[in-house]
Amino acid sequence: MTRALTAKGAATRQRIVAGTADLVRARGADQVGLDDIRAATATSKSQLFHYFPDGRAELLRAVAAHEAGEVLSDQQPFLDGLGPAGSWQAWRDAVVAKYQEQGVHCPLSALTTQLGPADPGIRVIVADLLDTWHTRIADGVRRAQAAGLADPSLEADKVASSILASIQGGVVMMQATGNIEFLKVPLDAALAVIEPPAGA
Amino acid sequence: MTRALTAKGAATRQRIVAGTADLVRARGADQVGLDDIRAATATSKSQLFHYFPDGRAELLRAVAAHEAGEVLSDQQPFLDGLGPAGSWQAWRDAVVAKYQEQGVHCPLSALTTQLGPADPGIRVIVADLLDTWHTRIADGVRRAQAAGLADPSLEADKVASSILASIQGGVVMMQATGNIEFLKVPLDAALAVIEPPAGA
DNA sequence: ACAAGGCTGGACTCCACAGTCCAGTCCGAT
DNA sequence: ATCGGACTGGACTGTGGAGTCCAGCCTTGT
Repeated sequence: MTRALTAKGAATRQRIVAGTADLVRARGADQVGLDDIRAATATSKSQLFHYFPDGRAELLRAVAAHEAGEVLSDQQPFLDGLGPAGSWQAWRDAVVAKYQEQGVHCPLSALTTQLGPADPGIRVIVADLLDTWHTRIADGVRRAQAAGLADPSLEADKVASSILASIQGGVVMMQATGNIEFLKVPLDAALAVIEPPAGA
Repeated sequence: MTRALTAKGAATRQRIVAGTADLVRARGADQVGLDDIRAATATSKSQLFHYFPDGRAELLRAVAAHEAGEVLSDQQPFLDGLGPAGSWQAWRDAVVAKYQEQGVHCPLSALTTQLGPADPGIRVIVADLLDTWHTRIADGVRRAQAAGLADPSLEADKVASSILASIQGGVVMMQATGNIEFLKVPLDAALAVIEPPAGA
């Protein structure tokens, strides 16, 4: 399936994907046409179809995969460090700061809400992302338990689901209302199970 | 702004909104064209524009308002009864059953993910819905506290945010993965704060 | 009964936008 | 140096779908 790609070609392809991702994040997938992409990435129609023979749909799948990677790599350092005292709070702060800064331009919601429903290929990407993310969090919970910092009777997978859902839900509510408290409060509540807030 | 509407006209308008809502739920907003709506509601283009002079956008706003009403009225009996022992579990079961049955055809996600982002007018509707829903839950928490069934030191508003986010996030994750556990588990965890599971 | 005006049908216009095509240019291997 | 194939530009086509128009029907009030 992979065709011969020179370094130059790979760079162009990458530029298209990244540029399209920016547009999708900013406006939503259905507000982004091939002409917008052309303009934003300094390319021509023929280039778009050269790199993505199946057209717009294939390009959007590539964008989805790209964004899914971004979501994870953004948090990679925090996720790997999850476990020790304070690590959960640090991650929480990073997540909140990230969403506070991006506001409505969120790769995650672009994936789940704009791209996902339409294309089954993209749903798979989203499902994989959630699964990986979930696994990383659950691993962190187990590390905390092994270190004696968290109640060993907790079921790590369930705790991870709960934390992850609080993020997803918090983001949805934040997007709709513009109030970041709807992210902070549920996330804090979900995390309290494993690492009670410092002030308690 | 309201024009004269005879009983017949009101019925037609209502038929259009309800029929469009069905289509949007089934396929997603961007997969529903005016011709689909015509076919599904046995109407003509001119009727569509007669009742919704601003066209598709205005119709979709009406659909959003309609669906928001449905979400609340579906749960009305449970929300009003929130407080007493067992009432939370009953509500939880109803919510889970509802989503299990609808699967991916969910008015709520249609609102938040399909319609919401594009149109600011719809975002307001969604924000109102979330706000009302949040208030109802918080009231239930306070009733439980007043009855001595829940820890009086809990902040009702925060607990309500946490519960609501677990539903939103659970639904998002369920949609993406097809696994309803991602709704059940976080919702149970959020509710455990106020009414510990029967088996505990 | 007979206006007045809400209600309905459906053909028509208009355009945004995905996708095609071909004539070129650049690069890398022999 | 030259040949093949990757790469690029941009004009062109075709179509789906939103919105327009107007002629005719039905209801309601007087």
